[in-house]
Amino acid sequence: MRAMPSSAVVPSNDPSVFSRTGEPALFSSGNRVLDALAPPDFAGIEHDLEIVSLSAHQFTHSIGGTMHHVDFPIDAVLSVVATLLNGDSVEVGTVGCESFVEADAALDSTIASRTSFCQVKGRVGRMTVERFEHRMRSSAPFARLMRHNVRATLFSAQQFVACNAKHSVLQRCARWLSMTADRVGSPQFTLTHDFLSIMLGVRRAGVSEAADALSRLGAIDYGRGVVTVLDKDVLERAACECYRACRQAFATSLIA
Amino acid sequence: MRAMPSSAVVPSNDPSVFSRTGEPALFSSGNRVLDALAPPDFAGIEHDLEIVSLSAHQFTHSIGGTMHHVDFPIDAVLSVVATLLNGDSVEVGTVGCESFVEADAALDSTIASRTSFCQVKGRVGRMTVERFEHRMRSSAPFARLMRHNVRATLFSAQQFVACNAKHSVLQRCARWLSMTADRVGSPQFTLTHDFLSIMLGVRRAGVSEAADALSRLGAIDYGRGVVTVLDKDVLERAACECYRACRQAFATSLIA
DNA sequence: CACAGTCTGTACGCAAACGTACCGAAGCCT
DNA sequence: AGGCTTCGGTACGTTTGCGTACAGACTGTG
Repeated sequence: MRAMPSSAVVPSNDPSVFSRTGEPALFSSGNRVLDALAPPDFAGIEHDLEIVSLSAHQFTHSIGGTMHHVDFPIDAVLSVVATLLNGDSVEVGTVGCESFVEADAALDSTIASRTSFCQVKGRVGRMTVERFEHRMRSSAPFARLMRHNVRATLFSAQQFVACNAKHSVLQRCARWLSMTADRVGSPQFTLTHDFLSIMLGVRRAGVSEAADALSRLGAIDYGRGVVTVLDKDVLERAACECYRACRQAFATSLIA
Repeated sequence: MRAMPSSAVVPSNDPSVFSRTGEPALFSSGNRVLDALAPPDFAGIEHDLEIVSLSAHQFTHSIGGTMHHVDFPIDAVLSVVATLLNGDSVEVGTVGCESFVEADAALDSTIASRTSFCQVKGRVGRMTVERFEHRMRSSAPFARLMRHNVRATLFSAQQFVACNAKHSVLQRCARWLSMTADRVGSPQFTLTHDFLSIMLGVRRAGVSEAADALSRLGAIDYGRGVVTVLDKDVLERAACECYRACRQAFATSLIA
């Protein structure tokens, strides 16, 4: 059984646990989906967003719970997980500035169908479900963009199905680190082997071995919960094709 | 490399390859999603549907191709697959009467993001994309139902991510057979070990071993491409939790 | 009826990953 | 500074599943 450490399991739907900076978004939100909106459709969106700083392992949505807000990551990375009956949690989606959480909100639902939490600390633009739904109804371009994004989310989940069936632990580690480096917009971020192993559904020792191999290749440096990407090209080459496939899917979702 | 046999790889977007019975749907379509529509929303849908009989391994949608139609399975089972660079095809979604293909159509897209084909021969109700889109625009209950169904599709894909990471070949075989038995509405259907192995992303021999184990349990009988479910309870108990989780997700998508 | 093709049962050695454990190093708290 | 906790490196035997192969059984076709 590979459950998340108890620190992460503290349910924190209580909004008061989130520290808030309160600063409004200005010219751009920092989230690529929202920033892909044409100016007329983007108008006023800064008033609908609250910038929230999440620390690692804070929950944002809880399976079966009512969604109160939709989070558009800026430099935070969120994990969407499926929890199995034996307590194992496996990541089924990773969400950064290229997407939002939860997709359900764009599918006419206000119940979260999965649990999500902050994997790499950072900021999100938070919108209430009411405001989100209002925009979905009142702005066809907004709704279209969100649904195209859900399409990429579905595509990614499907890609991970194949990935977990066919690709090695090393490849999947490299994929995860490549994706995350893109999302945080920095070559360095916080993540323990233990957490990555839970997300990938593998042994902690397996991640340590993969991390060691990637270090030897010069792709990364790993020290006590902090990853530094030294050579992104090498890292991407060590990753399976799923990295590029998902990146591509989200990229086209923004323009189509 | 575990590619699909060449017989399945024959692209058959040419509509003439499908045999058509031409009979209109009457009181119920046979597809549970459409049949979940309230009478006023269902009205006239039989004129939008053409009943098409698909034989095994006929393609219905091709990745990157324009979707001309949306298929609502009646007793056919379709597989949605991801094809990896090395040619391996892995099933990322199975679609029967509880859903439809392609989900993209309900996400403001007319490009198929995955390839789909008929896995177990049978009938589908086929609607042109134009009619589908017209109904999406003109009927809020229709659109809502379709999007709730996409939500279940996403949930299933996510479940399979975890499933492929954590569950054994035996469990996954039992899950697949349980799901398929539900969808075809008959305890007997056509499926070779070889195809199931490709769908699950495992060895053909692995499926043979699992099938043998399930036979010994009295759950199924397997002979030359024909599975017979002898004891559904035993089969479901041999399956992982993902079977019930996905069934539940689609069931609630019809009523919520 | 014979033959070719398909499907399944089974076997073998091998590689990947598992579960588990232990230790030392690094950070944190008092 | 000392002690506790967290984190990562490493090791061991074990299990699962892989890749491959081959033979027997069945089926459809000529």
